[in-house]
Amino acid sequence: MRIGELSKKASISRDTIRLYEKHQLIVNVTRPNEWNNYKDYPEENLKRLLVIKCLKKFGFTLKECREVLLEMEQNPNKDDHKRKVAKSKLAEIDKQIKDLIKVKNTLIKILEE
Amino acid sequence: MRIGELSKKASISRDTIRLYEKHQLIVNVTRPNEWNNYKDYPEENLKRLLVIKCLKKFGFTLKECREVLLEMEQNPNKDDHKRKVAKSKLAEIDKQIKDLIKVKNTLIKILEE
DNA sequence: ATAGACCGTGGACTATAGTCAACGGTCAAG
DNA sequence: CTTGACCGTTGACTATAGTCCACGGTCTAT
Repeated sequence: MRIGELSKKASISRDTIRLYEKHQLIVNVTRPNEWNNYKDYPEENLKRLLVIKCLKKFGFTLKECREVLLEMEQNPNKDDHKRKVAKSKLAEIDKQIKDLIKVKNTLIKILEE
Repeated sequence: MRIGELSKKASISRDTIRLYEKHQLIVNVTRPNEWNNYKDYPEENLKRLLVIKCLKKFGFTLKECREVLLEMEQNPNKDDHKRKVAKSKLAEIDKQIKDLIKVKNTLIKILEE
């Protein structure tokens, strides 16, 4: 898939995708043709972009997004250590959810005052 | 309370507090003494800083934080319109929680693969 | 073959958030 | 009255994230 298609499907600008690529959030990019230097972005990058979009809503930096994506890549191989890392990230997300619920409850209390 | 005390209590640097003040996230600051120009930061600002710290974890910008704080200020007066605004913010937070739960579930699935 | 849509690269530019250093003033302990 | 810990202001500086533009090359339909 070329960048234009990827951009449309993910609703993320070409420039931003290229920025992400620069920061290694987009991977396995090739230039399959000898006669031009157009890049090919494998399908997996669409999934990656959607994950990034989701994570960014919660203030994840690009660096943090890259780490999460790296864990996602590495996890399927069942390496125990890596699984632990992913689990601790999960615990973090759980904590974030709990904190957010606290914010929510604070807002509710204020509304009920 | 002076900025040093506020800084220690909130664990936020003086510089950052002054930045927040500039952006009107810190309010009702006075200079109670004629003989110096030291500022006094009322107690309420400590609460504000803790709210800001919490909101920032979820990627709220300073502008968004200011809006939430404004709603918190305005809400106790039971104005229906303002209550609606606060409620829509609540809905937003609810959505964020749901999205975060999705991220969590995605991570869990990956872990289970 | 040419117009319009696409592509890659590089650099400039913006906004946001925060830090840092320098300056001079204030305060309290000794 | 001096020293060290504060205080306020200003402006420079950094990092992050994203946008925009100009350049020249490529592709496709006409």
